[in-house]
Amino acid sequence: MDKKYDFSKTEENLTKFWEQEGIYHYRNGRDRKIFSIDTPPPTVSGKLHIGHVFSYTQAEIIARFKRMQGYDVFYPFGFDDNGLPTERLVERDEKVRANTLPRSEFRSKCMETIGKYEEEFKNLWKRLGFSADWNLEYRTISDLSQKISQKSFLELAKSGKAYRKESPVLWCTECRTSIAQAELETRECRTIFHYLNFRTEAGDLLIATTRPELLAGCVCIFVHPDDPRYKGFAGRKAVVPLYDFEIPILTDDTVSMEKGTGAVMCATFGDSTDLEWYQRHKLPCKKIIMPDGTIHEAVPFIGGMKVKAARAHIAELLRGRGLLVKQEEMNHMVAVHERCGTETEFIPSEQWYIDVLSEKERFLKAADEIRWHPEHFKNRYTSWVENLKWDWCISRQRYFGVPFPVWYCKECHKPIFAEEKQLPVNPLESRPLRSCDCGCSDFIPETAVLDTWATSSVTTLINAGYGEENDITEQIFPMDMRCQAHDIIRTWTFYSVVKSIYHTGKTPWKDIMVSGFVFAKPGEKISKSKNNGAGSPMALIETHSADAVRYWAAGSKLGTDTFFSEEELKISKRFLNKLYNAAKFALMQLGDFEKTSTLEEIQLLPVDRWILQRVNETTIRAAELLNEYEIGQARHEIDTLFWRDFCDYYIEIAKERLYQPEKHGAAQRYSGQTCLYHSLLGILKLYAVYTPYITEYIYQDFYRKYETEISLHRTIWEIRKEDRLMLAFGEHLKGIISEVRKEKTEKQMSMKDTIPELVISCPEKFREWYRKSEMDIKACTGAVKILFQNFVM
RNA sequence: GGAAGCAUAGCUCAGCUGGGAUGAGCGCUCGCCUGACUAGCGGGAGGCCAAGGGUUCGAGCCCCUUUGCUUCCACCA
Repeated sequence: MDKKYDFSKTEENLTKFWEQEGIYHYRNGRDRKIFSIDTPPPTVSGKLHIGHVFSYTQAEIIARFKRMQGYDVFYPFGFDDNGLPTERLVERDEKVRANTLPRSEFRSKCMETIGKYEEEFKNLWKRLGFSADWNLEYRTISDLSQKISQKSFLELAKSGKAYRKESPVLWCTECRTSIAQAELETRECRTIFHYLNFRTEAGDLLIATTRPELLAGCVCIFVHPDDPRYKGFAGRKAVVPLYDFEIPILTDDTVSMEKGTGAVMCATFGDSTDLEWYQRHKLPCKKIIMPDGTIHEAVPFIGGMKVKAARAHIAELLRGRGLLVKQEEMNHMVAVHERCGTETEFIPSEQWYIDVLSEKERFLKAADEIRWHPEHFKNRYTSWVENLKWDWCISRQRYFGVPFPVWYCKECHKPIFAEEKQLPVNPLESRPLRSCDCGCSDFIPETAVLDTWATSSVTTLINAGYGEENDITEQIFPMDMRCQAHDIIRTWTFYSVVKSIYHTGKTPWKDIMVSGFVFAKPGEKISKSKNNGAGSPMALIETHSADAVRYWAAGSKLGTDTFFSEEELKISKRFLNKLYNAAKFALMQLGDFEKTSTLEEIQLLPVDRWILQRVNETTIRAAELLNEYEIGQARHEIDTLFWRDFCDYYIEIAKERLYQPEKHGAAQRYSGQTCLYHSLLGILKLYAVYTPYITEYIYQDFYRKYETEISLHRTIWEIRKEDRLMLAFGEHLKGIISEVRKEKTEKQMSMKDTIPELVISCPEKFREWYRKSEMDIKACTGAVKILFQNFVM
């Protein structure tokens, strides 16, 4: 081993070595039990940041752990590279607008861009030492993914779970597409409350509204049935100011008497409450806002203007005509589109939906069937499902996505679905294989594409090759583990459950591992635009090593958010240095080691047996914790074993025996060598899941010539029979040594100074072991003479 | 407005099903260059475990209340 560890060269070489040797290849469950992992295909919407590294690494550690527990780990990686997020990336990077280019040209720009990003993503994962099998790589835009996604849609359409309807839908006027509830974000903004009088037979009715531009779309006024102020108004007509048409005054229980004036105008559509009232009271619909965010041409005063400009203009008009009683500034929360921050509208249009509302109970029950780690994230899921208001709108009026395998008959407008053998199909480029039932054979292709989640929610089916020739659904379904961060519970988790229940009747996975988020500081998520992500992950790796970054990522409790600062990596580097040096010491002592047969503990000296028992104990404990996905706690256990017991105690005790066989005896030295060999190997195996590079380096440098496996990462964590008494002996012995060290420190002595006499109070049960350890203790403490003072505990 | 999480040493956090806070790392401080490691080793100081109440022989841990922080959801009249 070199004096200093050159991580840069080592990590690069080992990445290649693992790839060449196919160390992490999935073996199709031929000879081992399968452990399958459903990993998020990262959305290709920008660069990866430290938050991704944090979350993905935590899951990757589990993959390595399971592999070293003897599982054949099915661990496919992919990219979610279609849909709106990707389109927005391309529009940003290429400085184009999708709607101004021919569809095919935009699509090819997309393909080009995602290729670049995916290469970068993959390099990062590889550089981090991810033990994925890249033969299983997938993309959601690939033909196979499109085929399975379309098949999923066709199956759902067939069973009636996917349906098309004309209805007001959540709409983003910036992206010019329908969106789903899950894509909403709330944002606080400053608005003006406009107070205006509506003329009625019972006198003026004062109403407060934030959206005066919708006056033309006003369909009625609501008051609470019990509101004493408006008893005389309900049931009468009111005249809309400025536009002078009559609307009814109705009552509804959901009207809040405290908000505004307690009387509220209902327009189509100002907000989700308007939509509720519209549906409950079967109100007429007046189309005011167009899909591009302008006011309908036919609306007087403001036709053709953008919403915000129209609002200001109407306010001016009202003021000018003395119709504005007063204005009040206020803060309120508005629903915006998460991708662009634009305030959303409800726009009547025909869209495809997946029925989720009628099966809420089933989706809630599914949550009970999945083991959540940590458990409380189940709450997020259940509260989301319980509060869902609308079915999942899956059609997007966009370009780069999986097309709907649907045409519509030109005559009767009935949808004609593609046949399975046509898939994947683009209805813009192909025709249905048969004519419509009405006899017509002229078709209009569906131009919308599927919500990107409609495809990524079937990653389990894509990986299983659902319905394909080599379908392994039976083999891997439900998958053992889903890992992800908590920000996509309402989307990826929920939609995956929906699809899995509909297609297989089962939950998609047994366990879900939810990791936390990395914040730059409280309340500030790391984002590319804010440039607060502490440098690119790749730069961090190049400066500090992949092992250091991984060690950091494994340090926190599962599911908890954390803050990142580069300072944290110092702790990692300190550890890596320590491990390297400890190994250097051990291998120096093992230069002439002859490994005979298997480990026969009983012939070893007590101290040697103790540290081997400590390694064993820690292996058992760490496995328990990792089985619960507690990577941070497991690492802590291993750290204590390695740093405290192995380095600070064991090596210090055994050192002289190893250096001076003439004093301690050759057999005693051999005992120490045997122990060093096995305890260090045991420790390397434990750390292999966290810091795969440095551990593999040490394995290759030394162990490979003795062991059968060509890589440390192919070895298994071995468990021996526990010897609790020996563990207790070790603790007792540590206590003695600690006392001596304390004494020397207080007297400002050097640790190697001798002491004339050491008196040990030795419990009867440890007597024999202490006797056999006399030389070790003398060596470690510098005691010239040891007296045992026996007493019964 | 609803829900969840967190509140332990100056800082960042561990503390499993209730049983002595020898808690960890950093920082501070005092010593030691111990034939792997000064990016080290050995000591020390520093905590009425957010506040209050309850259950219990016993509470950092369980229950209730309060406060503060964070996150998620709802909230466009």
